[in-house]
This record gives sequence, structure tokens and C-alpha cells, in this order.
Amino acid sequence: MLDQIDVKILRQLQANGRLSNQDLADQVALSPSACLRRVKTLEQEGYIDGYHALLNAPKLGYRVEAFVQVRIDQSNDDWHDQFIATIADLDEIADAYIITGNANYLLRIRARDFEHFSTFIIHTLNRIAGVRDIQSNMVMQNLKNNGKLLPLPNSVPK
Amino acid sequence: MLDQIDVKILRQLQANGRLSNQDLADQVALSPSACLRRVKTLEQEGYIDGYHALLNAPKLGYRVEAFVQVRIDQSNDDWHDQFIATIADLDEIADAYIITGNANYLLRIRARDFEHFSTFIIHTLNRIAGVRDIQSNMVMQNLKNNGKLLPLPNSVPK
DNA sequence: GCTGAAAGTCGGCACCT
DNA sequence: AGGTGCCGACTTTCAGC
Repeated sequence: MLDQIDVKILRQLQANGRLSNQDLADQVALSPSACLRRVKTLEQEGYIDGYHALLNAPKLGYRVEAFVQVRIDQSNDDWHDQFIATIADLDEIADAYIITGNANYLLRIRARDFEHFSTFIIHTLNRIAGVRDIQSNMVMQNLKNNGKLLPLPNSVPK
Repeated sequence: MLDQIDVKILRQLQANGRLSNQDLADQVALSPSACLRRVKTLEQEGYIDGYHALLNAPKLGYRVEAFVQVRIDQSNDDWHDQFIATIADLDEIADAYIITGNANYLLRIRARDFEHFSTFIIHTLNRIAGVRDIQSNMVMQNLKNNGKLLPLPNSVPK
């Protein structure tokens, strides 16, 4: 179970993944060794999945972002497995979800420009076996990103 | 401009945001001081937006994820500004985008359970001024997350 | 723009409360 | 559980190539 200090630690590391253990210890009012032990435990128990640098997509040449809904022909089970295996290797696909509703999959796509995007849709996505219908929604503006998980309002984590 | 070593640095830090400068220097075949200078430059020039611990949502009590499309009454410009200002403070909204298509906004929602989700939709989202239509798609499975930005296939960053 | 050395700082562990 | 102290490793700066 998480206590209030654990939640503080998670919140701090979420905001700044490179916080030194000493600074972290100061912020949660613990000695460095006690703080480090808690962090290691949180990592081992799976509360922290990893640490990552957040790169700036436009700066790196990715100026197009879009959400694409894909329907596949459900009369064939193999196509589902094949689809999942295929998208794992496609760099243009940032995120992928199985969703309820009319479509089977929701994909978040990142591409260099619109030409790159349309080529990807027509010549890559559209040619995966079983793909029936593709509906694209371009991102015009990114209002909020990766909203913080904590504070957990009234939540009682298992 | 980025050279090959910069790209290697970005790729490494993307995969592991807590890599020590010394280990990073080894991996890109540079001395620690030269490596550190490049990292600082990359940060200052905005290629790296930050470092964050990736927290495990289910472990923290968030078991429901959904994409919600929102249409607002476009006859009133103020509602747009108001909507943006309101969603910034809502913890349940992880990401928010302005998109093309029938809806105005696409929101990624995280909630503790279905009751939390439906309460949020009915009593919070639905009551924001100007909101006309809400369409929800629940996430049944998360197939891919935060696909890596690099390597930049054939891209020539500005 | 990189290297190498020096000084300050930190992480990790043993031990104690 | 948390705190103290120690040592080896690391970060960071700066002079020099």
C-alpha cells in the first residue's frame, strides 16, 4: 500500500524524472537512504514503469499528428493477430488501442508532413490484410498532453 | 543541426531518462564532459522537453481509459476559450486535441472505474457551457504506447 | 569541439535507533 | 520502518589541445 510519502515521491518523479535522490529526499522530508529504499521498492512493485526523456516532435521533423480509426474484416480471426503484429513495427504509429464502437482500432499517427501521412495511410495501412475502412482525424492543436496521474482524487489503489 | 551523435543521445535518453552521463558517454563514444555539453545544448534548444517517470495507471487505481469526442456549439466563440480553460484543470482528462472532422475536441480520459467515468461525463463534461454532443469510445486494450520518435526515417529536421 | 584532471556532490551500502 | 556515516563513483567545471 502507498502512504502519503510514496504518493509525494511518485508525483515528484513524474514531474521531474531526473531529480537526484538527495533533492527528492529533501522534498519529501526523508533521509536520502530511506528515500532511495522507497524509490527502489516503488520501481520493483511496478508503480514506476520507467523513466523517459520527452522529445519535442516538431523540432525533430514530425509536424503532422492524426487519429485514425481502423475497421477490419471480423470474419477472419487471423487478421486481428496479423494487424497487431504489423502495427508494432510501424514507426508512424505512436499509440494503438482496441476500442469499443464502430471501429476496431484507434491509432495515433505521427508523420513528417501531410504527404508522408497520406502515403502511409494509402500504401501501408490500407494494404494490411483485412483492413476495411479507415477514418482519419487530423490534429489541429494539442491542448493538453499526458495529464498527470496524481493526485489520485479519492482513489484507493489496490 | 543534429548530427549522428546527437540522434544517438536522444534515442538513449528517450529509452532511459535516468541514464548516467558516464554511461551515456560510453554508448555514444564520447568523453563524459563532451557528452554532457551536448545534452545541455539539446535541452536548451528544445529538443528535449523534459524527463518524466512513467507511472503505471492500473496500479495507481486507474482502470478505465476512453476516448471522448466533444462537439460544442460553434455559434459562440467564448465557449471555445472557456472549454479549453476548463479542461486544463480536470484531472480525468489526460490528453486533449482539437481535431478535424465532425467533433471539435478529442479527449483521452482516465478514470478509476466505469462509475467514475460516467459521473465525469454526465456531471462534469456535459455541463461545460456550449457542449452539444459527446461520443465515447472505451479502450479495451492498449496495444502500443508512446512509440518512439527516433529513428527519424529520412527526416531532415529544421 | 574534444580531452583530461580536479573538486564538489551523489548513490549505495553497512550499521544503528 | 527511518537515520548516520562512509567510500567509491559520478557530475561538472575549467585549463589546455
